Amino acid sequence: MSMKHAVLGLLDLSPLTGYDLKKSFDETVNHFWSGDQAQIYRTLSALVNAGLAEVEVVPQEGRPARKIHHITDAGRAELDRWLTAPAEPAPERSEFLAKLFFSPRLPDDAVADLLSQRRAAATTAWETLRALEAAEGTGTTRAERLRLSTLSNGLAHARAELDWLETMEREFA
Amino acid sequence: MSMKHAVLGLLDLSPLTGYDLKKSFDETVNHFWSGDQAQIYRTLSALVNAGLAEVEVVPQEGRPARKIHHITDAGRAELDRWLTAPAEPAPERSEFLAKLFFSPRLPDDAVADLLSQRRAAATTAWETLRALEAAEGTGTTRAERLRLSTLSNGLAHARAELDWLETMEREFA
DNA sequence: TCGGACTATAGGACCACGCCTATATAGGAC
DNA sequence: GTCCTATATAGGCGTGGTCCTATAGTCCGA
Repeated sequence: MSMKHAVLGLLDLSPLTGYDLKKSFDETVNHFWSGDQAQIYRTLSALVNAGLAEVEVVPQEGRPARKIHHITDAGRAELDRWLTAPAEPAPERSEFLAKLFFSPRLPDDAVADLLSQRRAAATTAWETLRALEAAEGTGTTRAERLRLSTLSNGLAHARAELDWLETMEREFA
Repeated sequence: MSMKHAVLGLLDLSPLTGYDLKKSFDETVNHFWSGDQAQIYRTLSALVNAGLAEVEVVPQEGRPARKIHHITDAGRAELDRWLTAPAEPAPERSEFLAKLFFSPRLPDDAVADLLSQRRAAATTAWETLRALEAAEGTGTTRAERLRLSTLSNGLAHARAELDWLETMEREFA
């Protein structure tokens, strides 16, 4: 699991509460990582437990205190260890390809449906990434350009999927 | 979860034991689905429990009896239901993109390492799929061609990844 | 002859993760 | 006036999935 590391990475950019983190996940890194709110809070307390983060409690009126989490030196060390560690092999899993593999037992028009559904999903994904890219601009610093490249990666794959779908629809539709 | 459905799909192609299924997962559908041995056996007994599969016990000498699992009519119905159901949204998760996003805190050569590691992995993936495709041939029936298209999908994405990496290495290496 | 791979099953423990719920207040929409 | 959203936390429950272990015989190569 690298949920822990995703949180550490975000805490390294700036100190955050669990609530802030959930927003960061949804708004900033949603195109390649996501996290349930409950799991984010659990990960945070695990990080504090392990000495990788520290809590600063800021009381508020009328609502629970903000628990601002700061990354520690140990946390930064662990983050760097992860960043430079060789990628652990992640098994591929695609529900769509599984359906496609077993689709021969379906009538032809059902296969066509499967493909057109996939096309709709891929198109939406492409447009979402496009909009994000347009909102972010080109990026001036090296850091910004590296972060933006996660978007261009997603776009490249969405493009590849759409192209592949076109040849598929020509052959099977 | 569609582990259940992946197993049903394979059982629909031919009756199998848990052991056979594990081999099918590793050899046939590994490029888009994988399964732990323990989980396969648990899934099988769940399917039998739910009436979606039936067991035929074939005793053997010197080793445990083969428990050959046959898909039932109810199983085929469930398989069809899944195949035609709209795709449930699967959140994207990429450890590599996460690392890339947080890589700005690393020295430049470490970022280059990250990219070249990824290049190696993508190249291997591409070659593996290529070899599989070469071993399978072009496919004569519609069913064969549909199954083979899961390979061409993988190849398209591997190609896209390699192309993207090339522009990345030109910009950041 | 000894160790390892193959055939075949299955239980136990643990973990990551997702859904649902609870609590408490403020402010805006309808 | 009521309902929804935002702010902020956290526990509980269930499940899908991985790893490790146990059993037990055969067959093959070093």
